[in-house]
Amino acid sequence: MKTIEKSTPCELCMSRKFSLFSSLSEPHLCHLSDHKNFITHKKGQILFYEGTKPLGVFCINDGVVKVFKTASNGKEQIIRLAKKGDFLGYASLLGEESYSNSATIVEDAKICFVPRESFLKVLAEDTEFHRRVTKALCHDLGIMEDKLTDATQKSIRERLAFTLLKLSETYGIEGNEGEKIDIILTREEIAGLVGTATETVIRLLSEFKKDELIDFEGKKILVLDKRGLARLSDFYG
Amino acid sequence: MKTIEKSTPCELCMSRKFSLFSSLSEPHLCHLSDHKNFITHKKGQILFYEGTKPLGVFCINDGVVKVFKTASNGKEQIIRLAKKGDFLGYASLLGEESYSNSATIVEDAKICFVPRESFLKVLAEDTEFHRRVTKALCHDLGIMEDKLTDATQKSIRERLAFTLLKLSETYGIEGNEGEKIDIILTREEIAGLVGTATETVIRLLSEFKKDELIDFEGKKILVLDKRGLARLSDFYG
DNA sequence: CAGATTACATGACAATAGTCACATAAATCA
DNA sequence: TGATTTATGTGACTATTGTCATGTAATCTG
Repeated sequence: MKTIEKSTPCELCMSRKFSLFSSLSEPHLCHLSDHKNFITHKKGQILFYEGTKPLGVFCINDGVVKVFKTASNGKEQIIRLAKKGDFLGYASLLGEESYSNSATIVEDAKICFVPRESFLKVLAEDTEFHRRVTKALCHDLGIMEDKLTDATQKSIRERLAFTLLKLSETYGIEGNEGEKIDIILTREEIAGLVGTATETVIRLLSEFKKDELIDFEGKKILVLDKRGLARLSDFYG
Repeated sequence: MKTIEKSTPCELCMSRKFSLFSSLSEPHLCHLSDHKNFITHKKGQILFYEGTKPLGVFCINDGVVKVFKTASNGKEQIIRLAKKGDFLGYASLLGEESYSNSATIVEDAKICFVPRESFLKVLAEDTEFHRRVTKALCHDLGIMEDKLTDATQKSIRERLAFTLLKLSETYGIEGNEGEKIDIILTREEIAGLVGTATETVIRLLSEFKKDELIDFEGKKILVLDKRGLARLSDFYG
């Protein structure tokens, strides 16, 4: 199923512009280019499993990947959705631990795999790059603190409204009737993102639609009233 | 209220043995020692506020500090309890962001403050140290993923049982009738740790006591039945 | 294309957990 | 020490949310 094609060299990769690799020196870029693997993945495929050892880092050229943990009740808690330009698996690699989560493809993806040695070599030789990686980790940590606080202190309705706003921020494309969240997620996946039961998501989405906050276009969601969702998503506004 | 005393030099600090500073070179240690501030803090004092700029990192020589976020409903979500040998504030410093959380003293503490410049200097000059800091950040990230998953997928009863086990792991001292959690937390703080309402914690602790899983000794909690708590804390065991 | 599987939807119900109100105990402080 | 504040505890009630059962629609697959 996985396809190896000829890949764009990192030097010419457009996705790189917005990634941690954006300011690497020419030689380091070439080194990565020479050692990376470019693989096309189809929806549903697995990138890595929680508990296995990271052998390198993944760099998303295109597509969407969900990073999730499987809870003891069998449900998936989605930690984040990774898109073009995002890196995957570097936290486990640098933490020298097994993967703390699993990753599967949500939208067909083109992904480069940079082997451990190459990544670590560049990290060791390029202090500025190491600094940027550290900075990214710190930022992620802050995001996780926010998520944890929201998870314990906000209602599901608030969290779902907030999730929809975030999704429209990241995947939204402006249309004539509201902003379309241009990514197909099942209700179960939205539930995993919010941290709730699938049925609850279905019910709340219907409610949001009835209240004309959102609408559906095929499998995609249209955000009609951002202000309304924002009001719902927080105690303030 | 804050007291500046003569401090132990880092070279001789016992808490350092278990900290990120454990493997620093002599010159770097001396540099830190020369530039740090040693301050004694009383219970209830504030180390830093969410939203302010970090001017350095804190290194706990002794005592306990709670790191928390204030949710929009006014409740505190405790992110972690930091103890002897732990560092505070480095994620915000290295993330080049304002503090993402606040920190206050839970048990009287002796804390060294290492100014930004000194910390960054050592970080830049000692690659191995940088590597260790990165590793710690990655580890923390994994812990936050676990916490998020627990928060969304487990019941309060499970989370409280788990929290008690974790506390006894970290602060437990063996006694003749079970392990004593040797730290005084109010019910409100336990609620902040678990992410629930104070009343719920009070009720569940009474229940746990009735079921002879725990007992109270003054303001402290005795863990009588770890196995029982472990059974309660997870769907498996 | 038919059968199977997966996704979506809805109702009924139960249970968990939050809120509010109030009482008592403990700690702090003037 | 007495007064005030803070912490703990309990009851009553409600709202939210999860679970289970069931049905339909959509999608996949041989």
